[in-house]
Amino acid sequence: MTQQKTFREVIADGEGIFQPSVSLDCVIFGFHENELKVLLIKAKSTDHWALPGGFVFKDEDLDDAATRVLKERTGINDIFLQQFHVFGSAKRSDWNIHRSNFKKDGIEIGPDHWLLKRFITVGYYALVEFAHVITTPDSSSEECRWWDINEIEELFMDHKQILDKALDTLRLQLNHLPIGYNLLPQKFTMPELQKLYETILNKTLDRRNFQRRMTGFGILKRLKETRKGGAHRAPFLYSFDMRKYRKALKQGLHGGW
Amino acid sequence: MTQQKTFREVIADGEGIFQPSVSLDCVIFGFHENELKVLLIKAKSTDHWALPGGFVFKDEDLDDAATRVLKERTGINDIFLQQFHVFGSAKRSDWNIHRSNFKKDGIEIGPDHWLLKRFITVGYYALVEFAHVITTPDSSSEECRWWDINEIEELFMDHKQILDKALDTLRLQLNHLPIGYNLLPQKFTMPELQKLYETILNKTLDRRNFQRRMTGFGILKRLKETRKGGAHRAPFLYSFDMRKYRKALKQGLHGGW
DNA sequence: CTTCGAATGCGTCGTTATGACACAATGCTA
DNA sequence: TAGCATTGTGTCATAACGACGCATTCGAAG
Repeated sequence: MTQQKTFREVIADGEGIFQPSVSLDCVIFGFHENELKVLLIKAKSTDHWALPGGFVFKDEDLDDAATRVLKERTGINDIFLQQFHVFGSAKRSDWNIHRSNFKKDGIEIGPDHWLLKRFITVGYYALVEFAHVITTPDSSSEECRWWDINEIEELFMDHKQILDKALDTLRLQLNHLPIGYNLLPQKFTMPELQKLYETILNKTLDRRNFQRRMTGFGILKRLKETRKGGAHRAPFLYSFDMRKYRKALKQGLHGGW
Repeated sequence: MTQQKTFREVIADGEGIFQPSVSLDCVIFGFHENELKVLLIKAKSTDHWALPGGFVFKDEDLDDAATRVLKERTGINDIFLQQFHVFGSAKRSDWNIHRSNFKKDGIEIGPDHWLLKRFITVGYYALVEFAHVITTPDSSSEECRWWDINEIEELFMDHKQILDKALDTLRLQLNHLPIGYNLLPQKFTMPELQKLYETILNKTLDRRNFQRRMTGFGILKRLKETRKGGAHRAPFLYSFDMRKYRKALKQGLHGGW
């Protein structure tokens, strides 16, 4: 799927190699400069940006397909990736947009083409470390870049709804999972972690209570280093204690904000 | 789908009327005699019981299909019904069992039959009031009855995994949703409500703390009646305050056990 | 009719979690 | 070296929570 030719082959052959009716879309979250970002793609000739998605090979597990799509777009594997909802409205697709897009792209597809059939899509959301990602459009005809969560207004088909649902899920999970690990670099400061939570929850939190709570979970290791360079008191660096972190992942964190 | 003839037609015609690749299975919970129950079905000639499931009509929303299946089996609509997970393993089906089942049933299906293709199934779970349910097998060749959660050991294909996942989800949701409404009759006692929670969570709770918490949510109305007849002090009857109940559904309940 | 057992209604107490806030320490800059 | 912004740490009142005591009320046994 890395070259135009392969892309065309896939378009022609999809019915033979993919599981029919089923697609998946990934909401890939990153965190950069105190902003929550989402990775979006765009076909050259299309007006709207879209979530990176794909189809499932006939002998491929659904989760593996999601992992594959993620790897294709970010170069990363082995990260937090989780299905969160299935979107199965009968009218969620917009065939006309599809066709005209391909036409602009120089590909003609007939009215019975498999891409124009109805698809039920499984939404996955991923948490990735922004700096580790190499954004990779899946063919020369596409762009691929990070968007600030708040910039996004309209997306391809029902992708905005999918994104919103992913955000809701993320916020719910925040109270049960120690989410920082996949979104932050290995070493980070407490204020950085707090900014992450504040950004996701879209509200400000008390600095001291946040610290008390976070350290109370017992999943953080405070390093002896500090982050110098800021014009103020140097904050300690932290990293996750992976043993306790995994334990917490299973049991879930208590309480809520 | 109520007569054998229609059933055979569906088997023959499925590819034309159903969305390919996609199925759904319902985990229908009920509560009776202080036990958590699940509604299961069985083809006459099959060894294993299964979750009631179905397929999605080509122009039917996924959620509507789930509602339809539920209605077919329980006679109830307008109840708590929620998707909780998609099961998309490539090898989750067992073609041989399928074929031999139909053979025993007097229906021959070829090796390329649509029913033998790979399906990705969406798991739904429902909470229904036990007494309101009229168990309805979907064709004369099937049984349909309630099972105690703890009796169930092995099910058709991966249905046991689906059931377990539904139970996990139910337990998680218990802390966020006032779940009693759909599982209990309109009027119920506090001990009954407590038994429901204890059964789902599979642990005993303190009587007095439970009452304090439940009433603290402010979603219960205590009636002036009591339930006489038990050989002890008559407990008050309660019912849900629907206005506050719906409000709580949106906001979620705080804390956890 | 009285007594008894068992379950329910209601309240207390100590511990812990939570939200709000004060003050000292630190690192850069002027 | 003084000043300022930010971080580290602690306090205090309040609310939530778990464990438990005691009186009340129902049916049943005598």
